Amino acid sequence: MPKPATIRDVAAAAGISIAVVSRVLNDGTGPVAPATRQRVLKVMEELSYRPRTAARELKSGPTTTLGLLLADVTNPFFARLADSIVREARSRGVQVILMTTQEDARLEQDALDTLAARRVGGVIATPTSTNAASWQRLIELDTNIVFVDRYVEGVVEADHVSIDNERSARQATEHLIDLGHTRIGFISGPLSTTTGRARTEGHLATLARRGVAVDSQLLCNVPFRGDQGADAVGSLLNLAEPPTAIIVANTAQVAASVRRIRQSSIRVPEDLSLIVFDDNPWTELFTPSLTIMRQPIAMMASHSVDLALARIGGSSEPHSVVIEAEFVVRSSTQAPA
Amino acid sequence: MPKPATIRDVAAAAGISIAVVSRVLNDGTGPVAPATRQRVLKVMEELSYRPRTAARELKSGPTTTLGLLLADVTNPFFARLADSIVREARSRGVQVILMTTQEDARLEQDALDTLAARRVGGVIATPTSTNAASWQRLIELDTNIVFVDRYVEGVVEADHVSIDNERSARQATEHLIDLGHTRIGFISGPLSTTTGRARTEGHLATLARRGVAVDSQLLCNVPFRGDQGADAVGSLLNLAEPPTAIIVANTAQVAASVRRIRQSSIRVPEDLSLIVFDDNPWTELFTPSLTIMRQPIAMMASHSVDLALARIGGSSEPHSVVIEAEFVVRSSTQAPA
DNA sequence: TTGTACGCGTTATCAG
DNA sequence: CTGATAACGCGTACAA
Repeated sequence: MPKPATIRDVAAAAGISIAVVSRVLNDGTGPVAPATRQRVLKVMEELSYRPRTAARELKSGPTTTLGLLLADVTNPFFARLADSIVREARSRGVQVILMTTQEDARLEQDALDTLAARRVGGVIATPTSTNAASWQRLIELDTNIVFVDRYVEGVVEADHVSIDNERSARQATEHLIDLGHTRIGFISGPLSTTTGRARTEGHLATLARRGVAVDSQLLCNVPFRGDQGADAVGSLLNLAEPPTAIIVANTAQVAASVRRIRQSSIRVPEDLSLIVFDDNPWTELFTPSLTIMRQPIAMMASHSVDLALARIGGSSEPHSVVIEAEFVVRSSTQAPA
Repeated sequence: MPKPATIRDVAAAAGISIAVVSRVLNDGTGPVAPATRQRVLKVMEELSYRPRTAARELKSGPTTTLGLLLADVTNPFFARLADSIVREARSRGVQVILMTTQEDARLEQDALDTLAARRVGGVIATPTSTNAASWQRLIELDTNIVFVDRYVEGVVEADHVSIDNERSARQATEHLIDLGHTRIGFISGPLSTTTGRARTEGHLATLARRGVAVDSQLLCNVPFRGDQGADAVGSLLNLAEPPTAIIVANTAQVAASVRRIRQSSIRVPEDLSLIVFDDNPWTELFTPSLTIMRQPIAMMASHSVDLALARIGGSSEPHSVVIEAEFVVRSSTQAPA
């Protein structure tokens, strides 16, 4: 139970000044006699000395630590994003503090305060849409922000990385129209989110361009959390004139939606074609294997980390990176009966 | 670009001393005139002042921050564990720093150093088995350790939370023997891990007790990372006398294993019964729905956080919490043909 | 190489 | 009681 050693303990034990110890710690800072260096290293080992990050940060201001603020690690898309980002950051010697918001604006608030208090160098986030003011404050604290997937309008100085949401929805819709579908159910996230809106717009624009009538009953905006994807599917299937195809453009609701379809007697793809925005092992294992829109996660991660680190110190213009999603046609789509 | 305000800035702007500001910050520390308090709060707001965590920690030693060191967020089991732990911790006002090891001892080393440098109050981890010394050093730094799922033998002062691995394997094996199976393929993690070993032992013990011959060809120990679960399944199916049932007791390899089975012409459960250690939405969506061994994640999370926080400050005896897993019989198991 | 001021919030000690 | 002063914790960096 000897309390942890400090730099002064090390200096004393090695019979030299703390300045030298400090130099051994961050070598390159100044000259140290090889013999001395060895001795210091040995002493540090014996005392199992670890410099405290708190003390370092206190001196050196904004850290190279990154905050990662995700809506939900349970969603495999975010989980894989987290994995990639952590890996990417670590390979550059940067630590990541991960926090989750559960899509809750209050929790996001708290997290932002924490991040601000820690003076992290940057924050990579999938934001809810209601805390613009908090984001601004973070920016004023010299933190640079990278929004991934979604973004908050009005936070102008933030970077942004995402797939081309509008285009991806367009592509999915076109695929179905090409097959001959005209009644297409569309399940997206809330219109208050940029992704929900962009995807819905892409879908509607395509319908219009291809001369397919829009039936607002076929458009479902459901929250990310919860199981409302199932309810949406239920309503679609119970319509007097049900859709012959469904696009689930809300990644978080894919599992619930698919489960609901499976519980019904509807056959995929004979009675119903299905496209989901989700890149997950199980979409391939499902019977039939699902046609999906895949987000290139590793690429998004690497760009995000790039941006978050690039602007630490030298603040430049905000960047926006748009990546193409990959449309993978498998067995869940075919021409309507 | 005015650099972030400090406590002294606030004091100056409010026309008082920093001591008072500090008291307003952590109220209860000392008396402050209500009028003064209001003024201070207002000034803090205007300057968008945030006390720096680094400075606070420097003074107060070991933090209430928890480190969470997981093997792989991409594995849904760990992802959900992370989610639960973060939620649980947050509800007690504790922050969580998440790091991942990718099952790599070197990365784990680094992470442990980082955590040591940050003087986190506790670490919850699913360890690899090779860094006993590093764990010891962390403990000497007054960090308390909670191993979840797996643990490291030889690190005596650490707490431990897990399901009863031996029993869960026994239960799965017994279910199959009861159905009439005698050739059972068993895919587990490396024998160097406590979970891999305990589950294998449970399996073997049950075979012995029920008088079923052991065929070492039916026992596969595969790593957690990678896709070797598929290879293992391949070998099992290609045996001269293939198994009539398979237990995948390696959560990380479930998806790969199932995919491999699906690619073959083998029918489940007619030709092959299947039990997987995995609690995941898709196991229910699969055709047929899979019989699973479910780990009660929320409970494990809550116990872990409890233990990690309980011993902060007052170090007591190490605890070991064993939770019963839940065996869910669905449609992927039946009597052999 | 060494001595030492510095960064910033906390808290014990003191004065009003 | 309210508010002020100063020392402290620990690593960094510059002047000596």
